[in-house]
Amino acid sequence: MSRQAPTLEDVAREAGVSRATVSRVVNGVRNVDPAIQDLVRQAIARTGYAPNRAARSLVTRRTETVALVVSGAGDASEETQDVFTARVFADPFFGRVVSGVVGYLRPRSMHPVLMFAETEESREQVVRYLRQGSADGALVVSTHGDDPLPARLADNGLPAVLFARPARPVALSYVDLAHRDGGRLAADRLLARGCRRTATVSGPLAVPASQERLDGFRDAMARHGCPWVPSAEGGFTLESGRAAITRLLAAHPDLDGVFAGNDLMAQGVCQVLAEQGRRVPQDVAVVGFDDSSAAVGCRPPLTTVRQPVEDMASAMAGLLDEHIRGARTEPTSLVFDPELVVRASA
Amino acid sequence: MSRQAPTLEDVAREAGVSRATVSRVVNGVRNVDPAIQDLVRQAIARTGYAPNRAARSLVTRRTETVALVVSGAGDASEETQDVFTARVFADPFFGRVVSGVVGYLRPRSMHPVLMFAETEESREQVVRYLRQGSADGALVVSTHGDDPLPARLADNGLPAVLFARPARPVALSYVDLAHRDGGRLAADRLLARGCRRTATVSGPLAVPASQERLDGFRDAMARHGCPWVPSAEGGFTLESGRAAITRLLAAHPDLDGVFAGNDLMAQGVCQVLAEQGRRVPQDVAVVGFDDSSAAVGCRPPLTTVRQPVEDMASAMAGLLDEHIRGARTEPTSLVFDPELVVRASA
DNA sequence: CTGAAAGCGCTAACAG
DNA sequence: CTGTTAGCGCTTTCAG
Repeated sequence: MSRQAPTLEDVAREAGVSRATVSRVVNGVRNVDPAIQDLVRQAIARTGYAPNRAARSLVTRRTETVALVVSGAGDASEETQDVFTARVFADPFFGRVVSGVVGYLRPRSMHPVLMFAETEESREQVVRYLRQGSADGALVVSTHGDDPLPARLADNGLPAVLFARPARPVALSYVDLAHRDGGRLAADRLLARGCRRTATVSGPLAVPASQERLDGFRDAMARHGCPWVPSAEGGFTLESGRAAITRLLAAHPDLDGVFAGNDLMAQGVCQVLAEQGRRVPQDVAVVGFDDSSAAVGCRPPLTTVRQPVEDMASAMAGLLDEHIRGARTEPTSLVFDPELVVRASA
Repeated sequence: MSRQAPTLEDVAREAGVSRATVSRVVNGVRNVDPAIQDLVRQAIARTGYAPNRAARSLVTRRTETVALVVSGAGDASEETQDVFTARVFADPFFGRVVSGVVGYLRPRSMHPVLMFAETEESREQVVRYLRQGSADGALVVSTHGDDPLPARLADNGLPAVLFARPARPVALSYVDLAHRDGGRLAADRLLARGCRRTATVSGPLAVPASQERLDGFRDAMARHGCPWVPSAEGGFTLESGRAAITRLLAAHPDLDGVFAGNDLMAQGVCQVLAEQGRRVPQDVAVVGFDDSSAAVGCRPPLTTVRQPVEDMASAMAGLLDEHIRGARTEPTSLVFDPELVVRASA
């Protein structure tokens, strides 16, 4: 199909200058005579030159690539990779992370390599990938609280930034949300509506964020005279939301308000409520969390606690970039504020 | 933080052999004395050696990386990249593609770089990326029929495989579904239920797949005495499904069956139907397309035409791999068969 | 079966 | 401001 790709050498010959000069104009280094710059640019256009990334990386020690890894805590046996991947993308949350990350990376001509790490084997693969210099650093989104990957990355001195604070401290930067405040926002809304017999469908309690949302909710309720809030643990999936509310309803038939740990579970809650003939929000008010596309797709549309995921993801990429460039050396945390978005469900 | 990373040289010295020998054992080339192999392996372990990817790529001219590009036909102005990205991931369909692709790639230690190409600028970026040798080839999933990217890739002689046949012929391999058969499957189901006043909510007609699904459906209906099937065009989103069925219902209040171009739109259809007091499937039966997670999340769960997306995506990656390795030179098409999955909606 | 040597294409001192 | 010169770390003939 194609002749050998042209190299710097070819362009240099074509323009009648040295390789170094061509390299300078390609990399936008000043100190090059405008006339010669033009000459070189023409030669580049004529030859259709494209700089070889591997050669450049070899000397710059940069790939302009970062690993975007979705990481679980699972053993190989727990579930197959297919199931894991499917679950990850079933939650609109992850799409927003990608969107934010790409929003930061792309204008800088950087690119994300998608990796999944839910088994020991795949965690090794991620570490190896980075140690080989295939990517300059890692952005990691954990689905479990006790994900061993962050520590592994830190131990290897690999640049990495986490989405959400890890369950046990690690010397890595992270972005996170003030989850407790989010729980409070949900409680305030339900209280304002007059709900007093509320319950929550929490996310996995092993995930710090789930626990904090729950704590924030309970604190606020307690402060208003509701000392005890029954709760059922879910797994952030629609199905688990359905199961949790079903249990809750059986034990507490007089519920008048539900706070779900994410929108997907809130959607499941709304479904079951409707199936059992309860009107939302008249009979039972429902508040979700995230403000993902599920919140809008749900009937009724969900009142929910918005997590500025795109901004957080973008900031995460920015932090990593700074670590890579050496512009930042100490681990840092960036905590964002949640916001109540009122729709129809509460 | 870290001492300079060890190189082949270091390992060689440590093991008392030459670089070439170390390279051989690292790459699993035989013709190396087992005893020496052991020696080298120990040296590798001791030094913590990890081969430098850039250096290797420079000589092998392979990166073991492929671009996974989601491509639209938009102009820069049409919509922002954020919106595009969000829309892409809002459809569970894309998650399945990723799952299938990763399923093929990972066991082979290959990795996908995620790219979005909905503007001219970003299309250029994709081509440049590949021409620089940053990735060995591209897997492209187009959201529009008249996506200019495939032709651009073919013109540059870059290895690429498409998900779905492009609107206008291009000399690239692709995987696809027998969409017409899928439409027929949906019609057969509706007919078997006794529906005679059916309508369809199609995908964008600029996408060949949408048109074919519609054609297949209409053909089958016509063959059973229903010559005319009203149709409203949607955009594969839940919202567009809602809008389309609303129009349809206004014009044809006596509908008894709906075929939607994908599950997300079918979900919108079910919502509106419920809101208007029509029971699914008793009053109106609904058949979706894809068998994505939306089909299960929908109330009632959707009867739908299953597209084996993971298998297709995996096959797509396989084709690309063959093209890259030179094991396949001619463009090839792989067409998969759809399958009816019966749930509650029809 | 192993070692020596020649690059892969590029950047970055260092001279001029 | 431009050219010369070393490599970056690895694979791969080609000898031995």
